[in-house]
Amino acid sequence: MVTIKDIAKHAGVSVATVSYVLNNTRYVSPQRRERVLQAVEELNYVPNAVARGLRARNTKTLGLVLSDITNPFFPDLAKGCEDAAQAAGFSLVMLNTNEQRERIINAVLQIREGKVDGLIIASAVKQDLGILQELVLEGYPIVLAHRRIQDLQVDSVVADNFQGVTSAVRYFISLGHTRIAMFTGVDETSVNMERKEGFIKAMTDAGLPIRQEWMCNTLGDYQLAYNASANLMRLPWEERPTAVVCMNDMVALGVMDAVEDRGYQVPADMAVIGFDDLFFAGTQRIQLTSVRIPRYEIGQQAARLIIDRIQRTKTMEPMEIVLPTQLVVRKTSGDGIYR
Amino acid sequence: MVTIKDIAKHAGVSVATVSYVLNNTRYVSPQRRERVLQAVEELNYVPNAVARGLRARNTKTLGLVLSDITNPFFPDLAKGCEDAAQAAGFSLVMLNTNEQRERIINAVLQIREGKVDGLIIASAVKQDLGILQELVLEGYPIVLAHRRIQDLQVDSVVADNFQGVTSAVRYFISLGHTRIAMFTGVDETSVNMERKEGFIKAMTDAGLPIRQEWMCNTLGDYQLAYNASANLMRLPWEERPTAVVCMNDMVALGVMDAVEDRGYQVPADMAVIGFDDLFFAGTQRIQLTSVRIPRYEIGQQAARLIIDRIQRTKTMEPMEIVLPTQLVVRKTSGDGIYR
DNA sequence: CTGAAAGCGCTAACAA
DNA sequence: TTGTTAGCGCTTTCAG
Repeated sequence: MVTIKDIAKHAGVSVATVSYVLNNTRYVSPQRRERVLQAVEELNYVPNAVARGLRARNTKTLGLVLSDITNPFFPDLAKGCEDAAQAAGFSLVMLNTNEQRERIINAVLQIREGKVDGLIIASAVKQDLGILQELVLEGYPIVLAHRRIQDLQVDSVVADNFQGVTSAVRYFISLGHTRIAMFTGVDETSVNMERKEGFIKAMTDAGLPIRQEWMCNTLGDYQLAYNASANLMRLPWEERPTAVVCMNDMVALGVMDAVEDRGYQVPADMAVIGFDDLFFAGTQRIQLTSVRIPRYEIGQQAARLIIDRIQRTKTMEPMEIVLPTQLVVRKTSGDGIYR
Repeated sequence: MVTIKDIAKHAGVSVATVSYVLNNTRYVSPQRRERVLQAVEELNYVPNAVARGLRARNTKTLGLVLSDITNPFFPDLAKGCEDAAQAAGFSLVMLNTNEQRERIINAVLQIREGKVDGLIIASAVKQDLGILQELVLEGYPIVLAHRRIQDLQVDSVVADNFQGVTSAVRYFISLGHTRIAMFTGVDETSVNMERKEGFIKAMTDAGLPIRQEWMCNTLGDYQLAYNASANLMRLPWEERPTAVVCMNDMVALGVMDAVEDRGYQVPADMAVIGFDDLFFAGTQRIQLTSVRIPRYEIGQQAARLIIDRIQRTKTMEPMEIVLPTQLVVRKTSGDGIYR
């Protein structure tokens, strides 16, 4: 391994000078500068980031904590983070928690060990409050992405879930629906809460009843949604909703498959709106109406925010960025009520 | 920040002793050990990984270089890497190249800077040969995952693409097809080459002709596949293939959509087999027959291999791990020829 | 304008 | 059985 010493020797200058030309951090005479640059070139020298990091007490690395990169929601968010990080000269380490407590503890350890300068947390659940609170109090840079936590004073970047679900409900209502169901997701997340509450609010505002048996908890899972939907379709028509707002596109797909497997039609017998607008929602044979979440932007802004926070010396108030959602209308929401 | 010195002082021992108990690297009397542990507890001490890394000349971090985490092929592979890395106490940094030269150069820089101990490269194309060759010669640990590069003497973990495409072609033949097309992908990759060559071999072995106009290059893209497929469907029946092997499931979806948009049926008018077996392939309304690639295992084995290589002192011959594929038969491949 | 040297936090060789 | 200390590669203060 070639070090700064080798360069100094080879160029006939001190290590200080080498460092100064490399970092452009004080004047060095053209001749010496040239000699240094040439030595760097000849010996193919690259400064060691670890040594640098030890001095500078940073690593130019961010940690992205998510539950599961395999969940199609996250890759876009991760990419947003990575692009923003890269643009600022930061690397991004990926930390899947698989929703396991042990894994989130390990993630948090990374910042204490100094392996990362900040943490972007996209998997926050209520239970993490304590562990994160501690981190925040100790002054570690943290930002919550996508999911936030009540009572945690910290930067966050989230989608406007309230607006998103409201637009879905209103759209159904504009089509003439009055019996609208909601298939909810993982209970402990802010995302689920906000969408659920938004649903209830929108329904109530429109003077429409909330039927408990139409509020199905699917944990965001295709199969559970399939089952719940199949159950719903067994009810007589008057007992069934005519439309359903789904926690995500997987759930929506589960509903659609169950409806059609029981011989009914989407949207005629059951209109469906999903959430997230994943790739497949736009394909010819799915054509799922869905509330688009700006996943990439969430990741990007979160990374920018935390980098800003890391580089800024004085502290500032935690800020909350809320990004707009958009209802993307396709076929599964239908043109109106059919009977 | 609390350092080893603080612990030493607080426990009334030397820093060496602290280090020794923390790493269990030489005998320390029970009393002193206890005092140290207690100090660690009280001051909430966590050893600094950067300082450690500087000494040890490693970072316990792996770099995963891929073209685009947003491509649904990669998240599983990434997760396999992460799980294996985590199990061995390594972190994983994600490096999206977006197929840009500048980005791969940056990725390679990471290892030279000492930010990562090894690189798992899942985005290798022919053009990278030079840059990677150099790295290998300098002795940096590298493993190729999914895609390999000809003439590069280095560990690799890939799927048996040859076997995969052969099973697809044979299956079509067993169903009575003789006019079989192939929709290929990105030219520069080993994956594409192997599947293409495998296709040609399997067809030739069966005495079936290869029609150049049925070998469509789609770059693995849904839309391009859609267009190419639409063109094919404009031909009179005798000029059309009755079945098509697709480079990946996106391409297969594009074909299916185009076929049906032109008023034809899958599999009756066109039987389809995809590659990768992504999530949506298994859903009710897609039911795509597809060649499953063990994505998670590829990532997992690649990470294990490189960790092994990093930790082993003496060098060993580069090894190549080839994992089996599996044809998952669903609806789109049909039961046989229909007219 | 340039260099010597301290020191970032840790490990481990050497000494006692 | 334990402590002292050099040194990992780099930046930056201090002195010249």
